[in-house]
Amino acid sequence: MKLTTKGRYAVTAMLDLALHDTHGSVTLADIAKRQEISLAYLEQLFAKLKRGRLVDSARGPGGGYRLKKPAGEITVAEVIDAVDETVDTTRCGGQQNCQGDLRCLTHDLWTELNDHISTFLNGVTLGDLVQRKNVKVVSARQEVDASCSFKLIKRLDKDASIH
Amino acid sequence: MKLTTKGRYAVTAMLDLALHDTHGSVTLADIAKRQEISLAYLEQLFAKLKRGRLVDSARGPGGGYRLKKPAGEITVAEVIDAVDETVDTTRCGGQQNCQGDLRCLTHDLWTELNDHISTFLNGVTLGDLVQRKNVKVVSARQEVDASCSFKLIKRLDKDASIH
DNA sequence: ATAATATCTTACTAAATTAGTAAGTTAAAT
DNA sequence: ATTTAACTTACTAATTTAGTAAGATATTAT
Repeated sequence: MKLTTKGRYAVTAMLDLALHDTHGSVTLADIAKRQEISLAYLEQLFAKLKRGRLVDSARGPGGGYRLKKPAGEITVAEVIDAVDETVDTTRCGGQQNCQGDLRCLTHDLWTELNDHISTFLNGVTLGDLVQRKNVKVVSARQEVDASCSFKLIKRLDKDASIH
Repeated sequence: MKLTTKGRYAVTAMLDLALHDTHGSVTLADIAKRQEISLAYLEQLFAKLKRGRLVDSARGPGGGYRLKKPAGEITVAEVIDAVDETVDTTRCGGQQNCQGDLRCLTHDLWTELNDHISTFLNGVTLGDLVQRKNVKVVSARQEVDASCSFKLIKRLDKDASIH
């Protein structure tokens, strides 16, 4: 199994999109700033998300990305899948050729684990996440950070305490 | 998260041990043959399993490894943990510093996923696995493969069908 | 004693993957 | 015409993986 930054960034960026596309298209530059993810890296991820038919895009000024479906109809599993992260814990990818051309001793155990993980990730939509209190709290903090340059404030704070 | 060959091999080897240590110590050479895992690699894994107090060892002829506890008291989670595979899907390792020094937008989602995976892996013991029919079937096949050199038989079979 | 067995330990390595960077091209709006 | 922002491809440093290699140490059998 692998669930790395790629998949986590994809879900985080899509959730940011779900939180903000109510007012129109959202640019990757904005998502990059709020979520502190490299813009160039996001571009690569959104190329895959578009291929996976999870987002629509518009070029030029005023352009950006929007969700292709309602947030309540996009599952976390779909997003991870779209960026090629297989949340598969078997060695053989379910092919049953983990020992030579046959099943290894623990094949079924990993298959069961896969089922559990899939059930969970398929059961959570971006719409669900948007409703959560802790998501709202973090999102509100990010708005402030991104618009007022919280880091600058922190630096000024620090300077003030020195002088 | 990472669950790779290291963790899978560890669980597979421990299950092999659970299946065979009823007759005394089991050598890594035997496990290596049955499970088709590199002996030198197994030695490294068992060094960690011993440090994790999951196995006992005896050197010299007639020596080998045995489970330190009854199979029913060793969970799959413990085994994976012993070989340093953290089945953790957060970026911060639960530290809540995934965005600067604060939580990222999806922190709680990954924490929940962790809980699901942990619950599953903590709920399955080597004793449970030994009882399973599919494990018994694969184990029986491996006995034949290892003792009679099934590959040789297959090759003879193939030759026979050619001539 | 000595030979064989099997654990134990450390150091090294080829290949793959990750998490990007870099440098541009294309399309749309002002 | 200029700016904006998506799109595309190629490259890369660092890390991790899945081992290999080479020996040291302890135990048993002859």
